[in-house]
Amino acid sequence: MSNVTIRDVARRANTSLATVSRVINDQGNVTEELRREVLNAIRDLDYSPNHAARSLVKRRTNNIGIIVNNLHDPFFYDLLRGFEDGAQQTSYDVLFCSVVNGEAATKEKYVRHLSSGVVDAIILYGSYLTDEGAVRYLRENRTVEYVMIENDIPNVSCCKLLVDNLGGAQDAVEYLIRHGHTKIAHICGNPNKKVTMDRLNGYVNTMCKNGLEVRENYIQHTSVKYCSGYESMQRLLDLPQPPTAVFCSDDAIASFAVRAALDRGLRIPQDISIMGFDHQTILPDRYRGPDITSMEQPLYTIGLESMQLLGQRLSAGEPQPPVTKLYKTHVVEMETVGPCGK
Amino acid sequence: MSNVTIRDVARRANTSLATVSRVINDQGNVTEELRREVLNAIRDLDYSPNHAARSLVKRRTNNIGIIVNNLHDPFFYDLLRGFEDGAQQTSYDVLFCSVVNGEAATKEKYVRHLSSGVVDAIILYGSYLTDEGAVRYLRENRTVEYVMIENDIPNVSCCKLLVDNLGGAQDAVEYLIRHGHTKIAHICGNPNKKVTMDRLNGYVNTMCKNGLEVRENYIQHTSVKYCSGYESMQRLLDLPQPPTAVFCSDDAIASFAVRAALDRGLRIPQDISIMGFDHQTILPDRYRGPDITSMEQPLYTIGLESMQLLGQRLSAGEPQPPVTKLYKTHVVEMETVGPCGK
DNA sequence: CTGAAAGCGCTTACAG
DNA sequence: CTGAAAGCGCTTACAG
Repeated sequence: MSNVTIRDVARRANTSLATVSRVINDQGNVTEELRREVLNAIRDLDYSPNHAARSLVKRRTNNIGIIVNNLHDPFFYDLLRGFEDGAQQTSYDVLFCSVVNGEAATKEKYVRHLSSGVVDAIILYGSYLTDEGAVRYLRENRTVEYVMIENDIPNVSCCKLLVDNLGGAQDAVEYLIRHGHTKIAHICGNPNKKVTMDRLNGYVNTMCKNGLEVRENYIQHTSVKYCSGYESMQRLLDLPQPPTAVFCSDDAIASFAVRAALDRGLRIPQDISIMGFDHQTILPDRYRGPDITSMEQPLYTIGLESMQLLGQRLSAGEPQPPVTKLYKTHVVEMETVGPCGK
Repeated sequence: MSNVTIRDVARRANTSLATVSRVINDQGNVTEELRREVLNAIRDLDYSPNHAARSLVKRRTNNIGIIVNNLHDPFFYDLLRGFEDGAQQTSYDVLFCSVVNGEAATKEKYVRHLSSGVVDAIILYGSYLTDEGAVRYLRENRTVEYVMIENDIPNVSCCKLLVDNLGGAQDAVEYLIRHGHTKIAHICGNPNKKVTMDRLNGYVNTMCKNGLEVRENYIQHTSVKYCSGYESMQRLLDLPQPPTAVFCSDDAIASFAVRAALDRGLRIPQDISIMGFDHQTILPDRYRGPDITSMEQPLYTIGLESMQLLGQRLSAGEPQPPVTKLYKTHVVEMETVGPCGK
């Protein structure tokens, strides 16, 4: 931390702490001459106000914290761009925290740490079953402004930006049905994510609504690792009655499903159709297959708007009522879905 | 910020602020009974110490800041994993800051902000010509511990983790020469990066050392955008004597050079060899071409070791002398370099 | 317009 | 082992 304090500046400018503070904070009520004097002293001493002291008394840090699981995951590409562009529109400093593997203890640590005077607001991305500790803290400590993305937790009064995963999954399955498919399977995503449930429900609903059978083993689960989508696909292809189309819970899973199909010598989409979710710009692990037909969710927009929302709320004098927004998804037709062959 | 303070805890536990502070900080000198009393009060009130107040008096924040340009850039995949894994080995909270487009003012803002009591140490990634403001501040304000990655700035006493870009570029060009190429061109990277110069120098040196002519227009420049590598490649292919091999300053550039060649109907590597640098795990913009032969730099290791280094230095009682480390690169043979056809 | 003083929520000698 | 008091570096009424 810096060695030069406001006291040194005051001394050098022949004035009081209060006056220096006033010019630092642009509060006016200082003669132009004195102001210049102080500014010079600040420049000469290369003074920067101590952030901790300032935060302590102002009860404001001017920081916004963003917490995500596995920041390195290329899934975040568009979301990060949204956060970044949004950040530029505010005067806040934005700090990203990565929770490796979504480790529950780490996430709670970050939530508590940031909440206790490190930031003014927190954006929490993602819906994970293991987040309950962090969420409990949130529910009981309304100390900072919160925005939750993708996570609709009941009884927590904070802003929520949600994606219509259920509707999206329904649209995806209906899209496959419109292509003549009836033997449609589903590969679930990370079992720790709530969106995995939503998309699974959307799949099941839509199959039922259309009078299609959800055959045994047509619902395959994966581990938390995307690459387990590969084995899930293999299991589907090994079935006595393999599906003609597979709806995957996300593009990362789908990318591994595609690899599995191609490795079996199948042609996509002639032999099998594969559909993802997210319309993720960058896929994991040097994916080289065909472009994946998918449900796009507006990640860039969500990132951008979460920052804008926070900017407004923080600069509003009084506390604002929490807002909830629901984002729709839509089909992006690419190369992995075709008409049913048989 | 939290409403419950150490004073509330002391009151509830029927003791003094000092005692509460002692148990929070595990300093001993408290009877087991009183300790339990305090712990209960803390639990009952769900108290967390105010970070700002604590930092102010301890002159320590327990945070480490990492500043990079364009956090969303998939270039950072391995580096981030290194940072993340390294962070887990320390007790520090790690905060990532993204400087959009490497904007000089933003970077200086982050450096100053973090330095003035937000973190105990900063990792600054990258070598950019526009960083001088940030670096000047660094040079004049030894307030936090610094680690610079890829940036060998003279007269700044901080830890430096450097990559042998010059040697790596030489090895790359020699690798192409061993494949019989003599008409070797170079596409430069981001003109704002110092590594671009190093790699260019490595190219020129090695051409000269091997008695090869650096023909006019064999050195192509790009803008700060990776995709400009596409036009650079087109210009090379339009030359009356196009090169048989192209060494690109980085894989992202190379990925666009490959696209340009493929779009011309050229076969890689039969018709033209292309070599990159970085051995980047994830390439920009849904790259689907062949795997790029490249010089690998140990980004994961660098990320990991930068955190480990900081962990040691911060926990050491007294200030440590700065260390410098140089990382070597090595050829990773993939699919884009072959023997010279003509 | 200006400054002395109180106070933000902690920790740390210091005295007992 | 325990607590009263000073102080970290700021800002903010308050009085002038």
